[in-house]
Amino acid sequence: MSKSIFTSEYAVFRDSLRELRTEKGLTQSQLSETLGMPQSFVSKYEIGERRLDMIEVRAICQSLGTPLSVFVKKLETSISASKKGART
Amino acid sequence: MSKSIFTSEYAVFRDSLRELRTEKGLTQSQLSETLGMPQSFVSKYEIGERRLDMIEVRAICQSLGTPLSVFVKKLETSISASKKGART
DNA sequence: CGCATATATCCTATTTTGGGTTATCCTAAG
DNA sequence: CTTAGGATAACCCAAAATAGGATATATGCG
Repeated sequence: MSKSIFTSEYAVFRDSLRELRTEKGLTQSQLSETLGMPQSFVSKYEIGERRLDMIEVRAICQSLGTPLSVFVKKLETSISASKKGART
Repeated sequence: MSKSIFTSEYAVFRDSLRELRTEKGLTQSQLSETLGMPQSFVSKYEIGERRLDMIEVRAICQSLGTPLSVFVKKLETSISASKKGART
């Protein structure tokens, strides 16, 4: 188990979260408000400066109108795709 | 978004992870070894003394032979169930 | 009881986080 | 080009969380 947050998995994860937000047409500030957190919080986790646990991701997904299970499924697909693309 | 890890969601999450391990008949030490982490790591996250991010949970699920998406789906079901049961 | 196995707890140096504030970066308008 | 406004990133640092080896506790067995 990697201890670094600079692996492709983490990169894909962050991109997925940001994509979900922008798809909904929300700014970091707008999302942060529905979450009851400061804008810097959203910025930090999208950049990878702050880790999110499963329950937090679930809350974010809910704020963005997507069930956690749906998000995770897409995430798995994206991670697989990113691995396929990687040269060995 | 709650900042506490002492909500029913977190409790259900922890129980689910422990259940997944015991179902596979593994001890904390055995799992920790496949993860390349100390036994105290497994103990801590099962107790809630240590948070796990999505990618870490994914690695644990893989070590336990269960896709993350499957785990998450069960988790959602369990959380819903725990909410249904809660008195208002 | 004595030993073995599983899990929890200790300890503290190191790492991460919180969040208001400020800086940077775009984009569009004048 | 200059100014304005909005979105996002970076600052700062006290406070909180983590790492992991060592140790304690708990449980089961002969």
